[in-house]
Amino acid sequence: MLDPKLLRESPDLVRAAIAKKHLDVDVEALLTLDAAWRGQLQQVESLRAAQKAANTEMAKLPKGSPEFIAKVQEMKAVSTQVKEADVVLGETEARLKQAMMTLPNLPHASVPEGRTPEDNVVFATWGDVATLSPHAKPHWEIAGFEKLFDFARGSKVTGAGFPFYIGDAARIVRALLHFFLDENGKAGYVEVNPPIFVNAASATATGQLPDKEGQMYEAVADGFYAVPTAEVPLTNFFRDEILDEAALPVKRCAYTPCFRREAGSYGKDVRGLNRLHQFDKVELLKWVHPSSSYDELDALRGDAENLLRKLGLPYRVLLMCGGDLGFSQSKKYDLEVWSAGQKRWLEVSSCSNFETFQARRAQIRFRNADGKPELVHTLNGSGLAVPRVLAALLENNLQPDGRVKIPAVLVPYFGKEYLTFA
RNA sequence: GGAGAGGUGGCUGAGUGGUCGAAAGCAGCGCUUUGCUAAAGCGCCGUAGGUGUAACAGCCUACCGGGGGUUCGAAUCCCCCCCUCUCCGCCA
Repeated sequence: MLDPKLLRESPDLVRAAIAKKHLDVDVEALLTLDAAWRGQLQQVESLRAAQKAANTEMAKLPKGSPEFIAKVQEMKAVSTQVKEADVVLGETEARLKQAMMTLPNLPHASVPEGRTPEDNVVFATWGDVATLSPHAKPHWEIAGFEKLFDFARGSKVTGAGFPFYIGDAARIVRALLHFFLDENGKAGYVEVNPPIFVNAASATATGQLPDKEGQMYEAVADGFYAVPTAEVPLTNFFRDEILDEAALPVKRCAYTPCFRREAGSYGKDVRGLNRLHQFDKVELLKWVHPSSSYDELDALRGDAENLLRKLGLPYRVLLMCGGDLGFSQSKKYDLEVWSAGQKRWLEVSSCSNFETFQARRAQIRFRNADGKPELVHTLNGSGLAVPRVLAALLENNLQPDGRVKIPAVLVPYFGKEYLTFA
């Protein structure tokens, strides 16, 4: 959510942001609605002031006196008026709030212009794609794949997109998670093991609600949502709190399974490990001082990149253009790993600065030098998502004999040098 | 899941249907006293929205777990929900 004052005082900034993100929002209607709301608010408040004044007066009068009774009669009318005006105000306020929610976050000046994914800027690349295994094939075509990654039984037991990982597959998942958490810990992120169900208030603060409820699995009886990412419980940890300025930046990471309904996905995107309804991911999160949030974003991206480098997986960094930026982000980098078998880039991390957009919804603040509460900037990024990293690992490191060579850094976690499908 | 007791400012903790945004204490900040520290005295000290200002100030309104209701008027009375604690039940 944007600062209402920003809309009021600099509507042109908001218009420019909407244009850069190639969205369509009626700013004029919003300004009109805002003006109406303020008018109604003042009306209600002046009626309330009258009530309060009368109240003070009546407290001094003898209870049953004629003056008292007269005053009660008089204030009955005001009471009715307040209630009526308050209903109108409440309706306007609800409409205004809903309309405000349609305003996207302002993109940062460094975000490139552009409309589609083709307009994203390749910011950096690492590793040599050409020298990878000539034996590479899509991971789902590797002999024995279906024994270790049992999609059929996953479908029987739960449904499509909920595979079983068996033997070496389960071990490599665990090794990757363990490796990610250890490395992130070394980089200064405190490990957290959060709830994997959240309530509606939390899902609203991070932007899953309203409108995106269809993307989450819901435990209806309890009003809980299965987390689509650890970002949700992690960010909400400090919801409605005021942090110490000296404590910033706060850096945390968490592993959770992530649950996504992914309605509407199809084709090659969903083959094998490319897109699942349940997958494992380690998320990085930072709460930072507004003055340093872009430096912190670069550092966060660097932390995620470092994981891919240590695994020896070639990747590129995309700087997302205005049109491909998320609604709530000011700036975003995607990390895409090269998948030698599919011959395509797979997104394994998305590192974003939300500035105050999430913090305003979640009311996460710090006390500044003047002693006044001020919104923090929140950043997050994957560090990393397991299935696609694993897909690239299986494909890029496939040996002529059908085994997969495990990167040296993972061997201590995995326990042996090759993953076998036999 | 059942029974009971609670939820008030950063913390502890008073609070009668009206003069309560809320006593008191602690913590914090400022000043005074003091050789320093400690101590004492005095003052300040919640958040949000609106209005206002060059910016402060000021003014108005809301907020006593959340949401409804009763009333001229609700922290206080009624209803629903959430959370915490104790006991019982169940259980990794």
